[in-house]
Amino acid sequence: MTNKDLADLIFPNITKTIEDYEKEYPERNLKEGARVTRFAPSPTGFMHIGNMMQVLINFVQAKNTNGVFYLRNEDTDKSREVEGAVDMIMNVLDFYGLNPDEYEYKGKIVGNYGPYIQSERKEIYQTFVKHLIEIGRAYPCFCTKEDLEKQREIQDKSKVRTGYYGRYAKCRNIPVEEAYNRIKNGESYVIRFKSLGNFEKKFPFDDLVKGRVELPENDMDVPIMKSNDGLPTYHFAHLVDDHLMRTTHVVRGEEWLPSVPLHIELFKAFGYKAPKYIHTPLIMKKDGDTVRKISKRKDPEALMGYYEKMGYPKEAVIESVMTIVNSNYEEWRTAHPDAKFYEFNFSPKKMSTSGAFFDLDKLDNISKNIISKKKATEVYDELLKWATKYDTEFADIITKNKEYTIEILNIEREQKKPRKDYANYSEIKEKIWYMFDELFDKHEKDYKYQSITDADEIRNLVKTYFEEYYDEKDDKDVWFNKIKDLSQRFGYAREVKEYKENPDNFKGHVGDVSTVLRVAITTESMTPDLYEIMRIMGSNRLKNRIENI
RNA sequence: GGCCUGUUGGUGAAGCGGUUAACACAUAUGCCUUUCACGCAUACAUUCAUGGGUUCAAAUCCCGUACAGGUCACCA
Repeated sequence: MTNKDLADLIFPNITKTIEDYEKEYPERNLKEGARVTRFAPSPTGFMHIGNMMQVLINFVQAKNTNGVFYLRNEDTDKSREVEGAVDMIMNVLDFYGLNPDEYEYKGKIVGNYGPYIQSERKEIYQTFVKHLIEIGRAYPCFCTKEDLEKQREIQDKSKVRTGYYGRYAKCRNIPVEEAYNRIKNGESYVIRFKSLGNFEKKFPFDDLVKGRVELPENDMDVPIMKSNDGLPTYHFAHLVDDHLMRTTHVVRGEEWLPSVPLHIELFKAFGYKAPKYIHTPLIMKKDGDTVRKISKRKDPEALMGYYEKMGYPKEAVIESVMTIVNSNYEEWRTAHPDAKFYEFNFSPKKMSTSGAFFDLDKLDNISKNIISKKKATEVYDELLKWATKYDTEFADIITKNKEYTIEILNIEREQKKPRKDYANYSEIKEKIWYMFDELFDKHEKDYKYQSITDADEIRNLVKTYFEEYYDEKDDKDVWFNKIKDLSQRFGYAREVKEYKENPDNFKGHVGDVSTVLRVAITTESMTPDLYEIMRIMGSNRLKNRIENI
């Protein structure tokens, strides 16, 4: 009885060999230096900001080098799978324009290295497992969960390292014959990798971010194939897929760093070259005084859906994450304001080695700049798109008043230094609500008068202004001169300077008077240019606004 | 507990043996200005978690300590 007999018993239907797959998925025909990267999420929940960072790193590297960026669905743990998770991932990638070159979705396979869904690759994995059994590097293990737990307790008590290794790897030395018979008798088993490593020895390797890292060699006989469904564990799928799909650079979270020795040992067992590893720091969150890993449950901003709901433009989110990805990104961006983000030359060396906080203030700033540079029509389109999904009432209003809305959005926009007051689409409504009758009429009014608060004075100023001065056709200079005239007539200084020189001679200055008009019209004390607001509103709307002053 | 990784201002960080410890965001103040925003200017770490060592010289190299995070599953 040989290992081969055992392998045939376990996998009677596997007839292909690893060489067959080697031929089926040949070395990619790419030019020197091209990187093959992948985003390989498990469909167990929402996409979060850390995933986004990894996608960006993968995407940028592939674009930089004319390589390939593919998507692989790591669904080997069927029990943790979440309904709709894949759709969500696809939607996010699509929303941000980070579409993979190769993927599999809704039955459609794009690319020659698929299937790209792990559960559809069972035969491939099993071929590789079978090979390992044949060469004596893998074996069936009949230990039950209880056996393992008991052993762990014993190890704990005697203060030795826990785990399935060395003399604790009980099933490692079961004679082939015995294993054969136990399987025939229907005993349940997993397949374990037979490690040749020595924990006492150092295992140095290079991570592209951390540099040289020295860990102990792996000596654990980890499970590579599960008993219940014959699917591989992560470690084994990583080996098979990233080899066969010819991945050159693996980007993954720092939590994988300790398993690199195992992974490299796995690659060596087949004589394959391991990919380069880029272990990214975890994104952290400050919570009161403590720092912790960002949590999908507690931190809404951890989930990508948050940014969409808030209406941040996609470019803003990408820019923000890129500043975390590489410390020299901002500098590069200043030098190349119009370049596409993926033209940036990513360098793992320039990646922070410690966990970063995602800074929402910075996002706002970046976003304000980006929105301020857009054309009013583009802002309108994106605003409408956002509102259609998240604020249908507002969507209706701006649809009915399309030209009017665009005019509003265009206030102080087409100038060398445009206004920057919108950080996202969700806050536009609360900044321009007073422009729309539909919103103004039912809005609770809180007139925020500043220095002039006397009701009679206010009534007088407003009434006089609209009865004797206001003319829709005035240009800005005439318009402002009239406000100055009005100020003077009521005992306010025409110029602020004039007032500051002799405050006692005046009741106030022209700024106070225009504030009265501003508040009377909008209720707000802080608005964009008042002349523009009045011009766009037109006399009818203005009359409506000041009716009940 | 073992092993690993990290720690520079409120935040993201540059610096990797000799710098006034960059830059960006945030904050504050001033200027500009009919308000706000924009813009401009100024301020903001006597010090790089901490203790020791090496050196003429350390944020930068070495050792210890503290703190934080990761990992030690038939989960990825």
